[in-house]
Amino acid sequence: MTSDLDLDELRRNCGYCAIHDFRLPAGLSAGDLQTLNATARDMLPLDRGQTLFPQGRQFGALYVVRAGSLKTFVEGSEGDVQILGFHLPGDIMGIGGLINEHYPCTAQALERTSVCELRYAQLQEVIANLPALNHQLMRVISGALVDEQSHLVLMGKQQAQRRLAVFIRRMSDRYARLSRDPLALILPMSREDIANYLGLALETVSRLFGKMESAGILSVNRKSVQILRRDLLDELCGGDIDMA
Amino acid sequence: MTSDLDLDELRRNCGYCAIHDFRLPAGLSAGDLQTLNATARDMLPLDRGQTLFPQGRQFGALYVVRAGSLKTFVEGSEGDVQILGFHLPGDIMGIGGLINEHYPCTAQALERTSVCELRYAQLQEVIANLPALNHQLMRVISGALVDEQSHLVLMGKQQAQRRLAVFIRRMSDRYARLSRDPLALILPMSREDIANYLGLALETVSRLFGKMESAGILSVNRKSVQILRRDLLDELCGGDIDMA
DNA sequence: GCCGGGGTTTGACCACGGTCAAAACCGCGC
DNA sequence: GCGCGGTTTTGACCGTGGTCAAACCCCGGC
Repeated sequence: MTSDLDLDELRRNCGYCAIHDFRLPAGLSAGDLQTLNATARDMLPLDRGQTLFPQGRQFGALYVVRAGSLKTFVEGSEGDVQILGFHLPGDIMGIGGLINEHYPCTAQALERTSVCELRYAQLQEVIANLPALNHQLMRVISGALVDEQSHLVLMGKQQAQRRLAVFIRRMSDRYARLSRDPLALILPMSREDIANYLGLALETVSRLFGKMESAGILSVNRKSVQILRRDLLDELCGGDIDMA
Repeated sequence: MTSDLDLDELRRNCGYCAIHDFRLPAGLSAGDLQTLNATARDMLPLDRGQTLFPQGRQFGALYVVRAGSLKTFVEGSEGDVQILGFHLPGDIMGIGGLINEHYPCTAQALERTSVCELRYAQLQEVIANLPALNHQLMRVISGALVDEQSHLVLMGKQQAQRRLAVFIRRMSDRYARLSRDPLALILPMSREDIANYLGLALETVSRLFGKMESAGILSVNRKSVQILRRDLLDELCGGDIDMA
């Protein structure tokens, strides 16, 4: 478990980000990392329900999740909500704010969560002198774009069951990358959140969880989801177009 | 019509891109533009149906649409297709390829189309010395991300009619930005493409076009769509969450 | 002009998943 | 331990939009 290492060190060290967050395969030197460290700022932890930044606020920084999780969503004028994504440790947030100087969505903590702030003005200066970091940042943003696209594929014409199956599989894969047990998920979001994210009704999600449980694929208990038959889960996902 | 201006000049000049493609509000100097020009390469025009780059090909360049239009789509293992977007003059393509060195989707011309190629290796060098361009590129990518997200909102829980209405309105807005008549659209893609893009059946799209025509909102004739009552169209779009 | 074929329109039917409603479950505070 | 509130589950019904099928239309080639 990475979180069992020197925690204090990790908290202040962008090396952790360099590996996990930016998915960087050793592109930066130790010196580069130190420079990057100087621009990163830890923030007070957020409690469940607190917003990191609200839709419409003036853009100022990117954020990297340290621990916990968040959701991002947009709110329409009629109070309707669409969840865009869930963000686990290592994910970068706020990129959408670059285009027109305002965050296009709200980011809200799903549990007690701590993030690291990268003020964009400072980041720009650092980047100007670190082409490697610049390229990495581009790659991360590109990755976010591709993630959105594969979600879009899911929302296109896929059946409800496949949507949920793919969702669970992706969560499992993300857990694996965080060196958590990929077969024992603790989903930090509610059924309603999952349903909204997948473009389904929450009743449908609930029913499908039940169905997959009685099929012996999962063992579901509120937020805890055990994957019992990964093979059957993969089968449900079918020829899932996964570009990530 | 922009295409009636000095064509030869436009073809070789990134100033055009700087304004339209990168949506750049005067961030680059004349000298910067000249440097950028050096990295840009025109390509032989593509005929309808030809692919600019296929899903899975080694990443090497970004592309900017000069004239014509393309669609990007992903293909699943079972032959199923999901269209991700339509690309008009000024749009940048291929960003998704950055993350893992392969294009995650296919780009195919919808009509006779010419694009401009920006080899990424060269672009990186240029960018390293032009922070302004670097920032612009980031903004463009961020914009692409936000565009994806608003499409995602549409695919979430919006009714079929609203999806089509929003689609038409967005096309109209893009036409306006290209200084084309925003009320007389010539849609380069088929009904099937529109349906797939919106997550609907092509019959549904056809029916909805008919419905909006008899409601006096549109005048539809194959690929030609006239917007007769923009106000009613906006009404159908409702409290559309548009972040672009 | 006539024929052929792809794209489009129209119609009838049906299923997936949404909606409404009620019950059950669980955690939490008292 | 008990009772309350929010979340989740389960059930019955229904509507939007998908599916299948046929007709139609427009454009191109011969």
